[in-house]
Amino acid sequence: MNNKEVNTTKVYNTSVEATLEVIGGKWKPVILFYLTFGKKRNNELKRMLPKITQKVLTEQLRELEEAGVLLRTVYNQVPPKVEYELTDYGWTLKEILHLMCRWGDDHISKTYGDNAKVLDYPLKEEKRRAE
Amino acid sequence: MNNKEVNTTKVYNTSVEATLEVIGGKWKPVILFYLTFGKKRNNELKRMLPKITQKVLTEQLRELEEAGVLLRTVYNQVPPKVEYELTDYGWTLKEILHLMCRWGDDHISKTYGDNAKVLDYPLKEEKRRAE
DNA sequence: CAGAATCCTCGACGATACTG
DNA sequence: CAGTATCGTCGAGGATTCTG
Repeated sequence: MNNKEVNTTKVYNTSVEATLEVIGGKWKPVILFYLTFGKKRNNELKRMLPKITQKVLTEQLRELEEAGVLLRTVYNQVPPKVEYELTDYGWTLKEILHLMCRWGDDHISKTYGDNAKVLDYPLKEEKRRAE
Repeated sequence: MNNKEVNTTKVYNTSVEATLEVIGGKWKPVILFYLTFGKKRNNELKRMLPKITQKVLTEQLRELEEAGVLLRTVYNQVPPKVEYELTDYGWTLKEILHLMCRWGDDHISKTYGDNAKVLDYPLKEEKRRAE
């Protein structure tokens, strides 16, 4: 952290806002949720998030790394291999993320019945074990 | 068969996305969090969220009402009085919201130490009781 | 495979003024 | 007090192309 920031006191209305600074946005909760099932490579995440672009995915991952919740490991080989996983700190978000998953499940049943589908690629087995 | 009548099945990558459809955005989690401490009037919420505009506040409240998590009660009197409170369904979000609050608290301590301030207007007493 | 570099869109969010 | 009604912005997110 640089000196400019050190002297500026951050002000939040509520600490919920601080959480949103880390996991807010369209993709971050989903990315983090997937990572609670283990390390993922860049392409795996892209397959799990068919509509995200490479640029945005990279941005989100970098910001999560910056926030200290995600670890990026580069294997020096050809073709390149990069793995993303939660840091210990990132794992402290697991409860929130899985509650969001559960609530979403219930919400889909309640709201859409069978007119909605959850791909959960490729987590079906892992989710079953997690519950 | 008419295409419009064909089931346009909603598709989610993960049910986390369904949750974000309801509580996603800059203000909604905060608004809902405040409401877990009881009914609030429009002006109360505005005081708690000094930077939100009336227009945006109204929009967010309407969307939350639409989603079924919030109840809006209009008292037919002059001056007008409108109260917002969680529905039973909205209360099922409490656990998520309070976890987000807790995580944010910890995150602020860890990241900013004493260089950050949480106003928590006017929840200090209520929060203490909630913990 | 995992990105970097550019350029661009669009809708969430905001500022301001007015009202029953 | 609790809103509407307009109009404006700006940046998160997206499309596309190129690269080690």
